[in-house]
Amino acid sequence: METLPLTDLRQCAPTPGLEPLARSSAEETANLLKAVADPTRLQILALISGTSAKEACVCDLTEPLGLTQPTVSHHIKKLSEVGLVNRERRGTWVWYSLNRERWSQIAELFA
Amino acid sequence: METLPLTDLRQCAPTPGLEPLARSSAEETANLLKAVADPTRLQILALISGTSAKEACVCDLTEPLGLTQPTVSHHIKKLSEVGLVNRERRGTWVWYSLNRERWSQIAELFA
DNA sequence: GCAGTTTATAGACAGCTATCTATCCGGAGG
DNA sequence: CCTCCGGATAGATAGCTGTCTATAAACTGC
Repeated sequence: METLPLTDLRQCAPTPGLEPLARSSAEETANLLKAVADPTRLQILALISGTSAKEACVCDLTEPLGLTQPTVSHHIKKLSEVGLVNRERRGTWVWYSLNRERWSQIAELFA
Repeated sequence: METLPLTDLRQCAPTPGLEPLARSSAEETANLLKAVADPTRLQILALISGTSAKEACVCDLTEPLGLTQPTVSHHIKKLSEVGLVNRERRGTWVWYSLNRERWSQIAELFA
């Protein structure tokens, strides 16, 4: 009979062939989360949601964020690429709004 | 009487002094989200949750992830720093488990 | 078509990050 | 004390990213 460590009988034995989350799926989810894992983009989303019409154009955001217009456009593009904001051009301005369906999809990941 | 653009009567007028999400708060939330916004760390969390005991040691993870031990330790540290995994040393091995309270806090962010 | 305004894109650059190798720390067991 | 093993740390490096300036593109109104 072998001696076993007193502190923990459990051996370090990985489940064979355990592949719980495919890499491609993990990367896809990570890409979505990367879009919101940025303080400026969280502020942008809050700014959009904080307006009465629940939409904002880029020029609304530069001053409260303290960033240049190209930088704000860059961040909004990141949000747009993962479908978190909707883009709608009306005349001179481009109005951005939150895609609530995509937003709640994130909540479901952590449910 | 002034002429207004036909396409959209709304002017581009940011809410004065709009400060919906303080920078420090946004950075704190972003730090938490950065920890999970990585494909490898999502896989680690899934691997931990996929075990019968809901815990795993580093040596369990290296093979399914295809990464070296220091790299896995690095990722686990990131998760640990934001309180997403609990660390418990028992004898030779260190067992990591998911902090479900912290996990659900993320869900509430997107509720 | 031209001028003015809003947004997007291109390019540059500094800082961060994921990964590796090499090494150190810490507990177990003789 | 020494050895063995699991895990953490240090240091290096390539790739990514957030920011800027400069410029282009798209639309409005004259």
